[in-house]
Amino acid sequence: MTKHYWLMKSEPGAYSIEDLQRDKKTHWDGVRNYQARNFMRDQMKAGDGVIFYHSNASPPGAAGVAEVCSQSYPDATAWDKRSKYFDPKSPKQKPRWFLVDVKYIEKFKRFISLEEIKNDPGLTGVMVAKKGSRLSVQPLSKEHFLRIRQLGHKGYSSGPYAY
DNA sequence: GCCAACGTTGGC
DNA sequence: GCCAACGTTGGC
Repeated sequence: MTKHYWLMKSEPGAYSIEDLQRDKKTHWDGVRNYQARNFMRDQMKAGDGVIFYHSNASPPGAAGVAEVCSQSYPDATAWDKRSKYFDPKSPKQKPRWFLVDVKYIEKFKRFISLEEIKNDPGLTGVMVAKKGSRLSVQPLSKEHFLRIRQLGHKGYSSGPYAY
């Protein structure tokens, strides 16, 4: 199976790259959007690369790299009445929501803001830069994944030291 | 806090 | 199956 690449959004106030660094690994629960669910349920495989994106932050942008480390399986928070992700329409016999586990790989030396993503010639067409792009789990091309990662490590995305 | 862009729900 | 109303996301 080919390795796939993804961008996954999280509000740093709720769960940040630092939280993942501390925890080493987390359940990516609470996704309640069908398109995002389908990506996780049908296409994600252990070993897939993930750009960890901070949404609703100032500024928003790419904070680091993570990796999918499980197959998809039902999201148990949908069965928990006390959870804010509780969904009565997702019975245990026929779960509606799925998730994967994600593990920490690295925090970028340099935070790559959305503005920088939008302005980088190597990242034209990337979904997160498109207006109204609300999807919290997005597919990413290998080239875009590598480019964001490169920016996060290098420090120069323009000017005489750009590459 | 505003609001545009989406996604979902439910009446018909 | 249409679509208006409503809820949510997320940049600004």
